[in-house]
Amino acid sequence: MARILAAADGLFGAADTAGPITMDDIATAAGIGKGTLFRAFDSRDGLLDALSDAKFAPVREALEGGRPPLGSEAPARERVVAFLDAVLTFKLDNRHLIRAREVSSTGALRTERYRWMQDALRALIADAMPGATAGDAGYAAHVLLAAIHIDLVEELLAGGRTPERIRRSQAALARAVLADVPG
Amino acid sequence: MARILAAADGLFGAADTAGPITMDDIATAAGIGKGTLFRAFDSRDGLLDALSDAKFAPVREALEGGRPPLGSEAPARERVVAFLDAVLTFKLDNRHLIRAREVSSTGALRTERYRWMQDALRALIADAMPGATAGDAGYAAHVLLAAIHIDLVEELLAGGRTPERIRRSQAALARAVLADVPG
DNA sequence: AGAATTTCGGACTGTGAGTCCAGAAAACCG
DNA sequence: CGGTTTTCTGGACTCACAGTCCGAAATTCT
Repeated sequence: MARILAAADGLFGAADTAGPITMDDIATAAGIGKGTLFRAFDSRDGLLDALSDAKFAPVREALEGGRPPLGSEAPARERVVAFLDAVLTFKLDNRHLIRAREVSSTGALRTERYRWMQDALRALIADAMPGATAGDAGYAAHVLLAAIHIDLVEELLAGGRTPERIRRSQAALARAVLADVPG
Repeated sequence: MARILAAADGLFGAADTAGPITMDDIATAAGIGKGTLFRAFDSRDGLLDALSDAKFAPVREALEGGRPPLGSEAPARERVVAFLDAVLTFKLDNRHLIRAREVSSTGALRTERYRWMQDALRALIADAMPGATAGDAGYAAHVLLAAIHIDLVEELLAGGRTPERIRRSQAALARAVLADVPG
């Protein structure tokens, strides 16, 4: 099963010129049949989720493990910025995979991972801004995540912006939104 | 051809419980064959674009026609807010259609309409914030549009927020971002 | 070894976008 | 008007891809 994920990872990693990656492609690359593939992961979404969850794990752990700048010792406001930067970097590093998943059937915002990110971010924001209501913090979390939606990231890249510049803009945006929320 | 659009509009308008709307559905509803449908609009995307452009026309005209609050006589900052509110309202009123289009193949940000909106908004923001660089204004435009992405709007609705509340939150966000851009 | 059970993989099905072409309708000509 | 050419129509067909099924192969049990 790790072999399947590795094969899929290889395909998505090298996905530049290639068209969309099908389940048959992955089965072939992993040297197994389609039936086996679908038994291991119930659906295409299931496979993509498993793969990207594996690659996302470091971010989760950094937040939960508690080492600064993501960990709980850093100032709350900077934790928000650091978290968003970590997620954005993850997306920049895995965009073919992320895009494949977000294009897919069930809306990306109903994903387990989106819920987790939104909730984590909401909590961080609430922490940073004691004056904000729960609804405000939740909304701010949604909006800041929307600002790093894969479609937008790819559009910015296509427009010639460097990843570093995107990260800087995004950090500035986060600080601006945070500055306002408590009002 | 107007008849086809009307039929499609009816389907999307009543699309609540129904599953996805296929091209065959639309052909049947319009009382024509599939070939004719594809000759009139080259592709599914073409049809959806034509339909939603028709419904979006009032917004375009309000901006270009120049009546306040969208028109050029209002203060620039409020024009930004009014424009975003108009687009958001349009999306709220046509979400099944918009969703069908954004789920579709080619990324929604490469759409003619997205380009138009982003450009119009960039210009309005540049107008409102003489201190901002072109890049900053463009980025702010992207971000404010991302905040009214259909997926997010539907998620907020599903979370129990009323359309009015979403519009208020969004207006507040726009003002917050505008307050910051010139820095 | 031989029976029972689990797992494998590729042939098969279902669905929906997009194509094709035989015939209907229309336009043109004498 | 009758015939001929051109244009238009619509439904049968193709194609790609996710997901299912079942006979064969492997594994475990006795």
